[in-house]
Amino acid sequence: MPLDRAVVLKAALEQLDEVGLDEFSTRKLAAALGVRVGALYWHYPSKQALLDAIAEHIAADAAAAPLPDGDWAERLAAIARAHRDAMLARTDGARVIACMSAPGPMARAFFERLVGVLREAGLDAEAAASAGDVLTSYVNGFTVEEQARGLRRRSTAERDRLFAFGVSVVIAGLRPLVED
Amino acid sequence: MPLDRAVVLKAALEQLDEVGLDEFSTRKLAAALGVRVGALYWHYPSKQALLDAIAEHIAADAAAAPLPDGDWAERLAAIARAHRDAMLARTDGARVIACMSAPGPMARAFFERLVGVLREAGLDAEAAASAGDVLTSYVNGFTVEEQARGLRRRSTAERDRLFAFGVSVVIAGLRPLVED
DNA sequence: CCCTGACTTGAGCACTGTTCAATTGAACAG
DNA sequence: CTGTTCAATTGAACAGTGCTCAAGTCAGGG
Repeated sequence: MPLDRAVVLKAALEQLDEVGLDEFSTRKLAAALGVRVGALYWHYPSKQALLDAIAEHIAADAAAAPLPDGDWAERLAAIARAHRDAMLARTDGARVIACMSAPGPMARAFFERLVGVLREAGLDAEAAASAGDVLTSYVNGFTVEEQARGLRRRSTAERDRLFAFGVSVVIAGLRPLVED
Repeated sequence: MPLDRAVVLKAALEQLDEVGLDEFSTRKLAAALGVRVGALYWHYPSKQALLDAIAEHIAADAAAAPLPDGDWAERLAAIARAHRDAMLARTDGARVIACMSAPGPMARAFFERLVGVLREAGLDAEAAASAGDVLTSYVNGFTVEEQARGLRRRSTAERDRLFAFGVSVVIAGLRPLVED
């Protein structure tokens, strides 16, 4: 039974969860698959391509979370939560997202959904893109920090509260644009 | 003339600027200093310690920028700009900050100054710390993205405008907390 | 039966961070 | 001038890393 991109990706996700980004290596991944390194390079051209595929997988998780009913602010908050949760679900997930070489289709779909909510709220295309960028930048910055260093300093509940606070601040800052 | 921590750090900053974080290696750094690798490990216990020292240097730059006169919002915006500028001033500076193992004295001093502005604006200690975290998370998230991928997508002027917009959104979101 | 082409191996290249016994060289004590 | 001390450096090695590619394997179609 030969390898294919999907089983390599699945094993890569498992290896990332187990050892973290710093210890993630193509050789360990090959060993976990019972195969030599060279075989991986038939399916993915580089380690970075593999990490990009992982980033896409995380983006897909973030984009797959259901959009709740409610006004634009509630929807935005739900998207921000899904974004953070998807990154926190994998070891060093936020850093993988931050270090990906280019956003793939899933990452763009995620962002499009976010922009869609803002456009429905009444923003024009440019304003919605800018506003979406503010929220995603905040979520990425918060979660990279949280995952890299925040594991010990505070409890999960405290981090959740701090994140919810930050999201509410960004949304409050966007409110005047929506209610023009 | 033997090495010391300061000259190693200076050479490390130059090497980072030249080759970027991915190509930054202790051996190249040693070669640039006309020395063997082992000598570096007398002054710094690890490559990560060296990168942490670089992060501290960047934090010091950010903390050294003058605080303008003006209300709390203007001061916060100035701090955010100084934060971004200090990271943009070195190749991959934002990623170095994002990947540092723990904030050092300069990073804490920078954050303390930010918190100080918020406290003077009337927030209590906890609210000021939370608000400061929102702003720094946004700046980090924005700048990591900008430096990793945004160099070609938009002009510098457009990125500056987008950043200024994001800062104004975060500050607008904090305004209700200040004017309680 | 042989050929084609997707897939895998094995070996190897040019690196990486890190360690450490042995060596240098300058400052200081007698 | 010795002798000692000790911070600083070297040289060599260890145990990895990402990546490449000629050679081999093997299932399916002509």
